[in-house]
Amino acid sequence: MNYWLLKSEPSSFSIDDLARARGRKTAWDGVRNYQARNMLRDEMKKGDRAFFYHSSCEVPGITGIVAVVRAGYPDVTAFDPKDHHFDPDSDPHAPRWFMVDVKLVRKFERSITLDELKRHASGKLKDLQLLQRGTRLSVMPVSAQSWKFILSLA
DNA sequence: GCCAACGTTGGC
DNA sequence: GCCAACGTTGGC
Repeated sequence: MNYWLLKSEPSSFSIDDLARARGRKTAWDGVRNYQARNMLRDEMKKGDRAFFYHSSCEVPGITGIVAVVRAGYPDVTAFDPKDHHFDPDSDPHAPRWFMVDVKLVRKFERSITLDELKRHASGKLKDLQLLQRGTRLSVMPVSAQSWKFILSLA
């Protein structure tokens, strides 16, 4: 089993939105970055776990855990001209963008803030991409060690 | 293939 | 709202 971190802006989709969703599940759509796409398409497997991270908000941080319940499949929002993430160059016969389905496993009592994570940037969380310079990916792998340590902060 | 211009991300 | 860092686009 592999571990991941998924970013979402709570103003567009928060962990509470996920908690309210039918079956506490959602399709993780709208990712339009090739590196992230590759992970969604090729590497994320059913049963993998991911931290749910709130970005671009008052207090950025990890707010809970989700499970991958369906591995990568074509992101249909790319084919919908009315969708915000529409991509006219994505061919339905050779889809360019992919998504996975995730299900809420646990919402933390309090969010583990970016501030708090940063305090371990040169220690236990040395390998956490989130803390590395210039990392803007909305999907990133998390090592088993970092996963375990972050859980101990929750 | 280079690179300038532009767009996006995301913390602050 | 600012800006650093990065990705993408398109002319050449």
